[in-house]
Formats: sequence, structure tokens, C-alpha cells
Amino acid sequence: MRWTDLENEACPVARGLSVIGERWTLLILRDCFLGVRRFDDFQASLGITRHLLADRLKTLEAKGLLRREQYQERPPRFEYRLTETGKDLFPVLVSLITWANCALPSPEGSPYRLVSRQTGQRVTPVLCDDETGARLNPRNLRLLMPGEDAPGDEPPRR
Amino acid sequence: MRWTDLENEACPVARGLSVIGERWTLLILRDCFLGVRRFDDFQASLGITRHLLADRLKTLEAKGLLRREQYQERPPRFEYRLTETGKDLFPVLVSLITWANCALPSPEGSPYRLVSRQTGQRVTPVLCDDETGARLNPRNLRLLMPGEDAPGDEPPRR
DNA sequence: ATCACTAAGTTCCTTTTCGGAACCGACTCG
DNA sequence: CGAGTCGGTTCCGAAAAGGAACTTAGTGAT
Repeated sequence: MRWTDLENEACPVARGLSVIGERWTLLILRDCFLGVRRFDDFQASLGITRHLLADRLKTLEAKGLLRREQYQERPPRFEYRLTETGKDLFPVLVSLITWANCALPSPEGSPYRLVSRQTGQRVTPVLCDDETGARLNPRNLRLLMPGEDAPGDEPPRR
Repeated sequence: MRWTDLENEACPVARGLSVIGERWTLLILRDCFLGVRRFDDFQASLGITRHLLADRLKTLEAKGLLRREQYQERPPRFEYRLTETGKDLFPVLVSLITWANCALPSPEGSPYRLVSRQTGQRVTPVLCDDETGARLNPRNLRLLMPGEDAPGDEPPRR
């Protein structure tokens, strides 16, 4: 398998990474969630080369995560906004932030706050089962391949 | 900013990607969650070059996500297992799988099932507020930078 | 003892991607 | 008229990835 063939894999992790797994892509999307919309603002925020930025924005638009919108005529100027599919990535970003805050703490602490739009209160994101509300973690869950059966705490050797 | 300087950023997304943002790394970790532990098994599963695989495993061990364990002497052979820090990445992987299953469906459907170790039942992962149990999604949440205030539905322009 | 095989890498070389800086085009402002 | 703004593109050297063969330390079969 080559990295560039990931999109044709059956595995959703591989398919997902074919869209958001390139260098800088997830940082561009982070900026989108923070409200950045314009080429030069992305570039200033990331320090990425303009060449690479143009390429990533084009790809994200083609994959349907960003929408390019004209915000003035003469000269025509465009900005980039998250589509619904792009916004659906929020849990991925939130999970990554939560993990990194815990596993790789920075001396200054996390620069972000996650707040409810309704109440303005900070929230603490956790993964739950939608039906039972039970907290999900790697110790009480297993990720199974098609053939594998449910029980047994130890996955098979090979 | 260069890609290789990400680890020194204050942003947890950047810090996180400095560890799991390289090509193949998250696919290696996916295999770990599926029970793969040995060099040749990773290589067969991923189709990655052995050179790159050796490099990524070394990095993941150095960053504390994998632990290298000797499973036989003479000849000495080692396998790779997730550390607690590595297992803590589970929500990131689960969120990515959930997003990709929805946004990038494959013709064959997702090959994975997520089941409880206790009950063996399938679970549907969602992100909740740990305190209130309220479902979190990008429409009712905002990611704020240090200076930003809570209210206002539209983030500032720049 | 020799041959084939295994597991976990390493080496060598080519191709692709990234990084840095300058340049371009269409306009506005003073 | 010249300087500034915004959203890119072009060019080129450096770094990373891809492919295939080779190595090392053993085992087991003939």
C-alpha cells in the first residue's frame, strides 16, 4: 500500500487519514474552528509556505470539508469556511486536544477553552455510549475485526 | 514554523500532531488496538516500507506511546505494545472512525465493530459533557482562544 | 554440515514532497 | 504615480518516502 492509495482502503482510519492525514491539514482545520477564513491569515497563523497552503486548501475544498466563498468582487477575493462535513470533524479535534493536554502538557497550559454556546460554561468532553451513557475508554471497549468474536480480554496473537 | 518544530508549540493540536501526525503513525496505532504487536505483522498489514516502520516504531517508543518488550531470548525478539498513554488515544481513533464511516463511507461498509468488554454489545460512541452528560457537537460548542469571550455566535473576522 | 526459513531490522538508491523566497495580477488608496 | 493588499504561482535545493536487496542470529529438516 502506498500512502496516496489510502482512500481506497476499506478501513475508515485509512480513509479518514487520506483526507486529514497530510502534514498541516488538521492545523488548517483547527484554525477554521477558531474562525480563520482567509489565505493570508492562515499563512500568518501557521507559518506554512504559501505553496503548501494553497495545495491543502484546494484539497480540502475538493474533499468537501471546506467551501470557497467569494466575499468581494473586484478584485475577486475568496475565503474558506467549514462545510457540515468539516464541522463534523469537531469530535476528532476535541479528542486530540484532550489527549494532548493530558499526555503532552505544555508549560503554559492549554491556550484553549471549550465552552457551550448556550450557557457559556466550560465543558469537559468525554466519550460515551449514546444508548446507555456509559463512559467509554480503551479498558472497557474492544475494536473488533469482522471475524473476531466478542469475549476474551486478550486479542489473538496473530 | 516548520513541521518538525510542532512539539514546541503551545497549541495542543500542534503538540499532538508532533507525535501522531506523521505518515503511517496513526495506522500503526490502529493495528496496535487491533492486537498487532510484531514487526513483520505490522509490515504485512500496512504495506509500509520496513525502513519507515522501524523509524515510526522507534519514535512511538521514544514518545512513550509504545513499549518494546522482549518475548523470547536467543534470538532476542521484541514486540510492541501500547502504553497507558498510547491507550489514551482511543477516543481520537474512535472519533476518526465515526467521522470517516459517515463522511467517507466505503462500498463494503466499515470493517470494525466497537463492543463493550463487559457485555459484548456494540456501542455507539458520542462526545458528551462529563458533568451534564449533554451531547457535544460543533453547533453547540465553541473553541475559544485565550482572549476571546464566551458569547456571540459568530467568531471574530480576524 | 548444509540448506532453507524466520524475525527484526539496516543499507542503498530513486522518486516525491516540503520549505524558503521571490514573483505576479488585479485592484485600492493617497 | 507609487506603495500596499490579497490570493495565489514559480523556482529550486533539502528532506522524507518508497522499493528492493542484504544482514544477523538463530531454528529445524536432510
